Amino acid sequence: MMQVAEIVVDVPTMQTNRPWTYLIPKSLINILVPGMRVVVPFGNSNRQIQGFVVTVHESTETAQLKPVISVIELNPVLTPELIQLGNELANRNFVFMVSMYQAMLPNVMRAKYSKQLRLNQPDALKQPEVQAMFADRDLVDFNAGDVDMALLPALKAYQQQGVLDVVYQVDNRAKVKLVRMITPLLSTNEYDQLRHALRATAKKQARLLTYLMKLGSNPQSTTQFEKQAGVTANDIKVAAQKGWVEIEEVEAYRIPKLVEPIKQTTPLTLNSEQQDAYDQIVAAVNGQTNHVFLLEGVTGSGKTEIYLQVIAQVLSQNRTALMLVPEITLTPQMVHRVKGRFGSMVAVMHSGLSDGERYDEWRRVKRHEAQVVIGARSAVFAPLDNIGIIIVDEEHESSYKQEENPRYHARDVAILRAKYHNAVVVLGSATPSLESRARAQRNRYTLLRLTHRALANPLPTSEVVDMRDVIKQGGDDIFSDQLLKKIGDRIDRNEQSVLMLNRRGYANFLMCRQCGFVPMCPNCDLAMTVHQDTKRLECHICGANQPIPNECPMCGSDRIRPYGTGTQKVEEQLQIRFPNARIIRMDVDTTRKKGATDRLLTQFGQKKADILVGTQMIAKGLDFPDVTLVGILNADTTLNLPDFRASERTFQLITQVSGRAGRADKKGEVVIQTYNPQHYAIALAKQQDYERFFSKEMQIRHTWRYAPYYYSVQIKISHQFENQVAKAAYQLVEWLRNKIADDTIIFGPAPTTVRRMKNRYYYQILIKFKHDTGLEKALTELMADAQNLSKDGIQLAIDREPVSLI
DNA sequence: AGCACGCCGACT
DNA sequence: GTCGGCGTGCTC
Repeated sequence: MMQVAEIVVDVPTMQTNRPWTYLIPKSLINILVPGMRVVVPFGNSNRQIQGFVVTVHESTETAQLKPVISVIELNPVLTPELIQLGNELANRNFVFMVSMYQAMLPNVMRAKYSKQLRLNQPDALKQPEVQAMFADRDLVDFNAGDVDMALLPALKAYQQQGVLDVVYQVDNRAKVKLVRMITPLLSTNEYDQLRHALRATAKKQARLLTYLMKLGSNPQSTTQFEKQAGVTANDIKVAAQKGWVEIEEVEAYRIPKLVEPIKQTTPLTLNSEQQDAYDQIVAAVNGQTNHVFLLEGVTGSGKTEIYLQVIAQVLSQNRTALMLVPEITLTPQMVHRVKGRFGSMVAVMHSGLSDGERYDEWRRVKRHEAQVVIGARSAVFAPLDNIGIIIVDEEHESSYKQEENPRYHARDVAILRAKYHNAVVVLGSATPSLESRARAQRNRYTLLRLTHRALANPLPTSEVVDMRDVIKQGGDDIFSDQLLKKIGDRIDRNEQSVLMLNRRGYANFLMCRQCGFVPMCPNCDLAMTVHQDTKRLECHICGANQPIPNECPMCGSDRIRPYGTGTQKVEEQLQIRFPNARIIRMDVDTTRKKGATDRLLTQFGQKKADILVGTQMIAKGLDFPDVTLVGILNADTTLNLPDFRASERTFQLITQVSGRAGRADKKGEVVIQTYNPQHYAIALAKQQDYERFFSKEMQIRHTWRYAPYYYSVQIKISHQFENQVAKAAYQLVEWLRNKIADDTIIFGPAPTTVRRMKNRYYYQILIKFKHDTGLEKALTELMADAQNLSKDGIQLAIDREPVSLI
């Protein structure tokens, strides 16, 4: 009998996507436990790679097992829960286990590998070129790039003779920050005596002793000590040598800085609707019953306050809380709100943190020093134990789905984790996803509705302006008279306006007015987008860019200029009409720099501007009391996208932006400009009637057999040549047809909306199904085949429940 | 992925 | 005859 470990190795391929059995050497018995990162030999050259221990057990296996080389850290990084969750998600989403584990951990835990050549017998080295390589050292980094390929045979021969060794290295980038702390060892009296005994010339030592007397027995970091005592590192070293103080290295956290200090907040009184929702959630929390609530509440109905009070309740039971918000709403204001209630119990996890900060926040959670985690998508994997509540705010947001491998949906993961912990999930939204709302309809989730705003101020009144009439009457295609008049009123009354330009699927491109030429990306079938800040044309798919030409490359005319409406143009036109208005523009160009978004919003909040013009990014989370007008300049560009969720997205967007108007005692107004005023998504968004939108949209989904009535899987397939993809895609569909259930529907293959991206042609296949084990099996098989296909240059991606079909 | 093995074409 | 090109297959 011997101790063995099942280990998932860091080789993301289908053939290696399973645990491998390793021998646990004597020295690691009782040390090695599941969830640990280890270094193991792998392959016939025994290169060293990172692995994750998934189980430890006894075995009588006679096969020759290789031993684990070492453990990377003494504490496991994955809990049994996360190991199991990783496997489940890997299976479900057609990704590799190891990719899933890595996605659960801070970036720094992704191993970096290096390879070196070690010289054992310098005397045996005869070839001059190889001698030169080793010149005066016996360890050389071996990167294919900087070692002369011609030397390869010689190096190999030396290796076989034992003159050289190939050394593989797994670099652990998870580094703990250390701070040198200085601890006084003597009493104030003793320091005083020492100081009197000093020679008159020992000025620095005297200063050091005086400061030590002041410090008492408190330890202090050496950097702070040096600064405050006015001494150097060497003075401290001398003091330590004399036994006056002790210096030791202590772990420190890199804590993300906040711009403003946290103000402590206290719970607000809940209104009866809030109280009712709170009571139901807390009853489930107290009963430790795994249950999902859908909290449907209009903007301003006080969902966040309910979240905070439920979290407080969970914490009082010594359990922990996880709160997910979309990256875009994870603003300093939001962090302040949560930290203001729970202080240092909170860990924040979002993309703005440095690798070191993120690692440290992760460790604080892991060590139970933080009991509340607030974060964006990937925070759903926070290493919390004993979770009592998981909140998914703005649950309809598509950014909860990770659209690259490893694909996962944070909302689904939240529900899985809650099941494990017997915890409660609260999905919150003013405009729930059809999927979630439908589950509430069938009582899988409990629907909780908040129909009033918490501060009893009325919802804004909305007006839909038919832009077709405006154009017919010779009006402007950006601003209707109705909107302009209302903006003017606001300026007169010293109130603020927010104008949103819906730019999704609608970019600003260049067109020659003479010949109609539009500059296209050389690598993608897509018009290039104009960026005025950099004065360049840029492709939004591959990033290719070039200067804006002064004349048309086709016909030489100088009448080549931007087409369509950009935020810049809106700003210009607005300034012409209201010369004295102060305007802030927020779009990708003005918010590119780090912190720019916060700065602009703060300015607007301090009423340093009358009008805020922006794209989708202004739709969420803004809360300014003096905004009494919201204008949506082109409500319907999202409506025309070839995606079954186009109506849902449009409805959500309009509803959200409308919610920005009139939050305090002032009543708000919303102007929705559109070419489709009769469209139900627009008409119902005007009325803020989510429930009617839901039933109407459900009928349409039913008719067309889309989610939530059907599950879906999208297969995207690409190749450098169009005829090759097409052929492979048709073959794939033929192959699939024999394996699927009768009521499963295959759409396509069809070229994607943008046929060519990054010089590759794309086809997509959409599969709609109810319940189909044959399909599931076929897709897993397909994942294995993908590797063979890639030899022919074909790339393939399987996406369960795609959030975008474009 | 990354490495070794092995089977064919261009050379001393 | 051999060297080395890359296709094929395996990794506890």
